Amino acid sequence: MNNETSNPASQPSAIADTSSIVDGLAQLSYVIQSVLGRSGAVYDLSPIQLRLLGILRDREPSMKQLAERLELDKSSITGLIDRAERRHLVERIPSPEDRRGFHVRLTPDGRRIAREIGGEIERRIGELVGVLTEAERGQLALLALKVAEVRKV
Amino acid sequence: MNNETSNPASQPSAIADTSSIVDGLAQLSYVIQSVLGRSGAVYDLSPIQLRLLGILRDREPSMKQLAERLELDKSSITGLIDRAERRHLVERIPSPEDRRGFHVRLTPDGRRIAREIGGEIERRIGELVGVLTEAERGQLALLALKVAEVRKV
DNA sequence: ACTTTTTAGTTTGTCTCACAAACAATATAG
DNA sequence: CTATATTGTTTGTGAGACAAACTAAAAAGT
Repeated sequence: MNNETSNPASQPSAIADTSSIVDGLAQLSYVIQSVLGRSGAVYDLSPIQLRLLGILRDREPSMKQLAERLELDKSSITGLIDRAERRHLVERIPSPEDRRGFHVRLTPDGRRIAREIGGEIERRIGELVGVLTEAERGQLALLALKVAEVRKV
Repeated sequence: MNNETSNPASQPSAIADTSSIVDGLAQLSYVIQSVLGRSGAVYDLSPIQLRLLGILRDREPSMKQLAERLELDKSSITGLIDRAERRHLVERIPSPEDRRGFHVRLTPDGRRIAREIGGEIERRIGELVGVLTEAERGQLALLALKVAEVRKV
């Protein structure tokens, strides 16, 4: 959620005040998404297209694997890849071990754009975390990855 | 972006390795958005509708102010509020000081749902940050808010 | 006062994105 | 070798976003 008063009774909860971290993380995620969105917009990429490129940088997943990773319906992946393919960002590769399936791969164009956007994002995020000290940045990176890793299990 | 190799030249950059924090924050933000998304889905709310409710918890902004805060075109706000109003989550209040304008307010229904979802989110985020120690959670909350605050200036 | 210009919001038209259900083709189990 | 499951597409529907044209009201100029 978005504000301070998430704890209705506002009793200083015995264990810990969870509402503070909830707000902090929610706010932070909106800010990050906004930065990513603006970075993608420079190359006329929607948030989901941007995320797709990010995933494909070091993988050639099947349509199904993409659906799982993106938590989207398989039919949504069809459309997503159709549009990306139309823009020559990715291509479908017939799967050698399953004649029903495809793997999705960045085209050279897609890889170039992914690299360029990567730089764009790095600059903008760098600017954003400029308010932190070097030590704080390290800490934040560590904690962020630690939390994000949970999902991968 | 999404992986390790964001620094093209990969020289151990003199100042600091920004790619680690970029990846960490990006990954974290996707995870948080996913949690928020699933929480909203319980009440059949899209991410943007959820965010709208969060904002309206302690504000009654004009359409224009909503557009600014959500970084959306004003015409997008018209549709967003139309749909939310159709579901009796919010209502348009004629602005007393400007006969062209409206303020947007949660209905009692909307407020109740916002409260319930708040609890839902709190549980899920709590679960997510369960991997951290109490001290780490405090630190993360602090750093997250510190970074998020930048945008408000 | 009364035009001109801005501003707040809506309408219309067009795309992207997401889902669900029905389908085709292939793979796997019985 | 038939029955069932899986991979991906198609079709149809709705939310969500934008841009351009529009309406009504407010603010600025003169």
